[in-house]
Amino acid sequence: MTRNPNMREAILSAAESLFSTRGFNAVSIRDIALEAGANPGSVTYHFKSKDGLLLEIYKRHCGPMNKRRIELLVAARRVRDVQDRLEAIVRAYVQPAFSSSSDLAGGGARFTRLRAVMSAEGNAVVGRIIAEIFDDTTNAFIEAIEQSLPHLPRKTLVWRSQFLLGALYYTLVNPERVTRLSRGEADGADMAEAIEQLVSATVASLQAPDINGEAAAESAAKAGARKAPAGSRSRNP
Amino acid sequence: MTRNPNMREAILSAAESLFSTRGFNAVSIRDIALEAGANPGSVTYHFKSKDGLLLEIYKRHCGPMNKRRIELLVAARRVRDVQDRLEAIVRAYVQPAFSSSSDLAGGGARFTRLRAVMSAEGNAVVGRIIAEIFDDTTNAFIEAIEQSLPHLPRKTLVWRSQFLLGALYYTLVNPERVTRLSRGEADGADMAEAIEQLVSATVASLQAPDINGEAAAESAAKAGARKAPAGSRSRNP
DNA sequence: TGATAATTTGTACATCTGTACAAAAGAAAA
DNA sequence: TTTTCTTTTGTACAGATGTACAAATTATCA
Repeated sequence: MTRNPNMREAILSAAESLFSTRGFNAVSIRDIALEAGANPGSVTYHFKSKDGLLLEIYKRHCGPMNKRRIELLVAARRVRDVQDRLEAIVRAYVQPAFSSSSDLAGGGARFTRLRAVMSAEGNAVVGRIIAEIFDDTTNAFIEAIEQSLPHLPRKTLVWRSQFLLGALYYTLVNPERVTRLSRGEADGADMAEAIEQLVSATVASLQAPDINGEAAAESAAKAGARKAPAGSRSRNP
Repeated sequence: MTRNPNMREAILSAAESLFSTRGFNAVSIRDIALEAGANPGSVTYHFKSKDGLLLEIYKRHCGPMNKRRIELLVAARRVRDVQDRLEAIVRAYVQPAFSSSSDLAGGGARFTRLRAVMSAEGNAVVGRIIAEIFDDTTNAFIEAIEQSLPHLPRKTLVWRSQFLLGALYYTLVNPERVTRLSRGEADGADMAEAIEQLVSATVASLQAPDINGEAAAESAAKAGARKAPAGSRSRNP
């Protein structure tokens, strides 16, 4: 008897859940099968190997998530006000990572956490995918930000996009820390608030003056360090 | 014959290196022994178990790193200018994570990357340590920032400290991404630049207005969303 | 020197791992 | 029904894993 009408989905879901919380190597095929209520042999039947299973998870999510991101980005670029536009661009990048709008309900955050864990583990199977698929999307966002902040060198925007992705990842990996450090004032697992906090913080960081140059003339008289002169921040010129 | 005068150190160093790049479960005791030029049995002799080895790595680094952080924080709090002080505080948090000033040469970044990987894998052995040792230091920093930015609720500062740590972690975990996306313009492994970029971006994000309230009155007339009204950012009141 | 302690080595073992594969069970179509 | 295809199950296996432990080796010190 076929207990579960769609065992393939159950296995995928179980694997996604376990990989995203424990990592790839810490989870065995038997663990996945147990969680999915399947037989271990059934896993290799559907996905051939453990690597194949991981690959299938990526295939499942990458497309919809980045498609949604680009949709939102296109809309964001049409916003008139520079400030509003920048915020819309960042939101277009962040939002689909927390909750994919595709049919996979609530899978967005789980998949992003999975990406974070795989990235930390230096997973070889996944490394290729990241560079090939995600870099295109990220480049589109960097270009859009570049147009809204033309006075900043691309190099600096890349650094700041790195910080954004890191913040995004860690928020999903370790939400308890927010709850703990805020002594219950904030809920680290509240994704709506996470998005708002992340967007506002990122928009501000994107608008910071470049570390060398740009706002330097403003406070030239001031004695200070060589790089990143202290106290030179006030507003974009 | 004792080939290596301090085999214990060699094992610790090898384990640190392997764990920080591949994760905990992907590295076997035999891998570590091979890397250290030791016998597998020697590892359990010195550290009793694989968990014990990981624990010993943390004991080795946590103290010096957080001690250095607090030293720098104390100095930073004495800075007069608010802007300069905030920057000094953030730098005091970031700098020791990249290069510990202790006798362990260059071990700071490697250990921080290790922490990032363990955090992503949800390592149980380490979870306890993080909360007990690192939260104290982090709280000291949040308090210091709170004093420099008294108009912001603690809750918001906790979120932004979360983003800072995430950015820090990811920069060490995946520096190649910066190099790749910047098309060689930037070197993601250049830690001096990573620190400067991270500090300047973080100082700006800390100074952003709170997502609900604070700067709301300024643009009250503006039609907009409920939370985080778009276009409300201009300057701290 | 010789005796005692500290370390390193080699081996062994029970367990878990990914995967293969034949047999069984079920579903679909004739 | 019978036939054919798809899926699930159970078992097996070769290899890796953490760890224990006795023997061999080296260092320390009387």
